[in-house]
Amino acid sequence: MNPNRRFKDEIYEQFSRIGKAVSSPKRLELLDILCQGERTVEKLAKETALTIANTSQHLQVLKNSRLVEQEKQGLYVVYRPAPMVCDFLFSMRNVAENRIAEIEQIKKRFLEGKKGMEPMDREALLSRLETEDITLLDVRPAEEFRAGHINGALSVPLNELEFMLANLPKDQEIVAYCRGPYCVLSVQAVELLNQRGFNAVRLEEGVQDWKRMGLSLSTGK
Amino acid sequence: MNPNRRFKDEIYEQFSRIGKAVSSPKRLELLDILCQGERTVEKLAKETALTIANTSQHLQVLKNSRLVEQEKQGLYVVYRPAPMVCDFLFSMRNVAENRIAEIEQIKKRFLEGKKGMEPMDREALLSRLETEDITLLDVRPAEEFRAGHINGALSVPLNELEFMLANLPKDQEIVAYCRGPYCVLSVQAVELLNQRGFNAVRLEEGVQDWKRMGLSLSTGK
DNA sequence: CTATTATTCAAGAAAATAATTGAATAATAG
DNA sequence: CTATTATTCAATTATTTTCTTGAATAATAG
Repeated sequence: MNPNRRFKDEIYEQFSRIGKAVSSPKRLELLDILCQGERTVEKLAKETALTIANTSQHLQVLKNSRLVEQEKQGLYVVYRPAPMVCDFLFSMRNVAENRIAEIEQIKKRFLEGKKGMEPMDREALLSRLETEDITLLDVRPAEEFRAGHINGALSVPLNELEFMLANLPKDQEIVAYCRGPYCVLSVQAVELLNQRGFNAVRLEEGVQDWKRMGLSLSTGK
Repeated sequence: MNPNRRFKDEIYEQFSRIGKAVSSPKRLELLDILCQGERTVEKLAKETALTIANTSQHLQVLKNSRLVEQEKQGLYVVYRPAPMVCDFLFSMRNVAENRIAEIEQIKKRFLEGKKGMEPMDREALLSRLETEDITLLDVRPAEEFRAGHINGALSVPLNELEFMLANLPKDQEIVAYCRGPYCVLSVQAVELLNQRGFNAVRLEEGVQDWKRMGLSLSTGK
């Protein structure tokens, strides 16, 4: 074969390794979760509803295309996104959201009939947060809250929410957020709160989106 | 199935349409070419060394994942990258180049033993261009030159280069560029020039890279 | 050393994808 | 209307990918 052709074939073959890695819905979900913070195989399997073996295999694929890194920690193997990967994923999500109309439809259909799901105005939210006019809940697992959360947010993991209701105000609007538009924790939280007579709305943006918009996060307790 | 799980599955299924589109080396090459400017199926087939039917099928895949747009012009169908797609591709190439060591190896092996292939210092190039110390050749097809080229470059398409040699200086360094690091036009040009006793080097960056670095381009003749 | 737990490996079945081929369409020129 | 040309379609084959299952490995606790 022509060496020029051969060169191009070899080069694009390599580029396609990245494409193949992100051509599976499951692997995209795994990467998305990893961009929220490192995880063990077990946790990833649980969050994605895959079998452990299948999760492990997908992670091998991601590792072979250099999109994730792994580290053995005792009995566990912890996976992490490789540098640049979350930015790349963001760019991909951007294209998808702008070009693929079905995404908006699916979102709309899922949120249909649920109260408090309208997109919020960020400016309004920020100013109301400052005047303490609203209560902002971070409903992700406590560990993720510790790793970084929106300034002024309260950590109330979804599975503890039920037991924290007594401490929440009935006369003030409650805003719940989680990992982003495709995370359902805040959706469930808002549903529960509204059922119990609170006035709750969802902030669609997640911590990473918040960060990406140049807004500051806090860490720790 | 749990509606939350169903929602995620549906969403990531949609995201993966983008990934599937860029999981084939041939489609990546097609997209790369399209980011240089719109093309007919025929031209794309020729540039990628694919059959027309195969090219057409790949283009259908890209169209279905909304990464390209098409327009019928008489007997021809012209394809164009959709908005944002070239930026996404750039981000993907970035990840690949940084994470996949094989790419650098393949490049090195291909350029091995060829004269004038060392990366150039951009600053030095710019200042030498201003003092007219070097001759800058754009060896892409004339049409692409017209659509946009580096300020001060001369249009000498590779297949015309042989007949233009008499007009080129023997006492001055000649710098040739084309579409970028994976385009071989400038490589061939530099080889030919050096064989014929000129002092030629290759500028690895292509027009799009140049543009992306914030440097200005000219259009027209 | 043995049992337990997290992860990976290996093999097989089902599904999806890529390239090839020849035929079908659509636009235009004569 | 007929011939030509660019493109797409449809069917087939070969290849890859995904998921499942059960077994193998590796680290640790007792």
